[in-house]
Amino acid sequence: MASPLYALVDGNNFYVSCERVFRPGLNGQPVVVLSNNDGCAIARSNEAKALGIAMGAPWFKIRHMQESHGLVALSANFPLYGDLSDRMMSLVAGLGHHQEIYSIDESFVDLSGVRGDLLKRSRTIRERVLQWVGIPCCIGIGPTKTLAKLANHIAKNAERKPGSYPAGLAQVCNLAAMDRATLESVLAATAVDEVWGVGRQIVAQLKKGGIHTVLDLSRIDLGTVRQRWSVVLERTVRELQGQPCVGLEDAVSDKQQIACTRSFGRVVSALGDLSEAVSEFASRAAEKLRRQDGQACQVLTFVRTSPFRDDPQYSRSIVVPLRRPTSDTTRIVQAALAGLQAIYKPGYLYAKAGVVLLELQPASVQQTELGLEPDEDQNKGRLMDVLDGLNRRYGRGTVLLASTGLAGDRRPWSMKQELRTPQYTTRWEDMPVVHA
DNA sequence: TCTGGGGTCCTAGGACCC
DNA sequence: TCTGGGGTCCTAGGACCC
Repeated sequence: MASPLYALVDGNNFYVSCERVFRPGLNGQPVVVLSNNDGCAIARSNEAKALGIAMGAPWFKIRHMQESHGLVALSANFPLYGDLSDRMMSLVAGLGHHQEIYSIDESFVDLSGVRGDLLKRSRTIRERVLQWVGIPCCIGIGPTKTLAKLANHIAKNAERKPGSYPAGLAQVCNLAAMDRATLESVLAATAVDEVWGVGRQIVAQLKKGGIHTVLDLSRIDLGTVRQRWSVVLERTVRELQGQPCVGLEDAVSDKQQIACTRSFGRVVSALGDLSEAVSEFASRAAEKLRRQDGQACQVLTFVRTSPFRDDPQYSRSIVVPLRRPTSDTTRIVQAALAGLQAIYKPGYLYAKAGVVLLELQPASVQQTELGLEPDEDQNKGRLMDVLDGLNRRYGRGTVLLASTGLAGDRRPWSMKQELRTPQYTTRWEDMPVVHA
């Protein structure tokens, strides 16, 4: 059997690159894409990164750079990004046998047993994505997914920050094809922060223990890792050593949880306002649930104040079990509101709330296994189908169920992402011209 | 004034039982 | 008037990811 080999293909600064496909004038400029409420930066161009703008930087702290540095900020347009993602993914799939779409801009591809010059093959795919979709991407290759991720990081940085790595590793980097000495020098040149699965907390602990580079981490004693940290970090270390612990998941699995949560544009205090928000979040979550043909057994509701304010803090969640599994909006909203009533405390300034559906199962389970009588739920089911159809066709919020509905501008939360008309509609004719 | 949203997995600790 | 020990289940919360 061929030894395992993985590629990770990742669009560079993905949301910014998507915007640039339709506005080439943004090339070379510092650009950020902002989150839902235009609250913070969720994507940055290389030029914006060079200005020192961090991931998640609050907009009110960086907006002054519009004047001083020509920073361009755009509201996120997720339908556009999803569309370009689909196109990119279908081209990238041609790299190997199986593909796992890991996020909107990243996919793993199984390269085990793929013959020929992998570097050349990867460069061809990369060029194709750039020419046909307009998105620049980088490709990392390694014997485990963790090493492929790391290779991708190296490919990106070798391109973006010349001198950080040998120039030959830019855009496409294959760690599996390196001799031992070169591999070790590259791992020694990479901070442990860059490893997939190693976040801020663990980095701080590792550094205290004298572990600074990826090479250090790859040489740490496995028993110690398990004892001082966890099986999760142990798995990561093994993967760094070249021992695959995480396989490719090619089937798209159903979600185990479905959430709808929002930060409010302004703080709210009244139970009525929170009830409005929670009702809408619950409806949205129920819609998503029906889209995957699922039913929930539990509904979690949470509210919290803003950790960034000096006010008294309050944060609580509650899980309300449903009498039986359902995807019915009415029942789910009722449960969410019951939860809210139980955890609501007057006198706090709430900044965020959300609804999460838990213990999901396929809708088919209930009918077949529990042998329930056909009842009101089945008629409700048809009503829900009609509701979803209308909202899909005429826009979200066209029909709300038993909602008293605040006027749009009175809402403390923003559903802008769903409500707005897309700025662009993408068609193949709009795509950049392919030069043969 | 203004700090995202949607996920996964793991662990610690409490309740309960024998 | 003593305060065991192990298993299991559940929940809250931590840590991580993009």
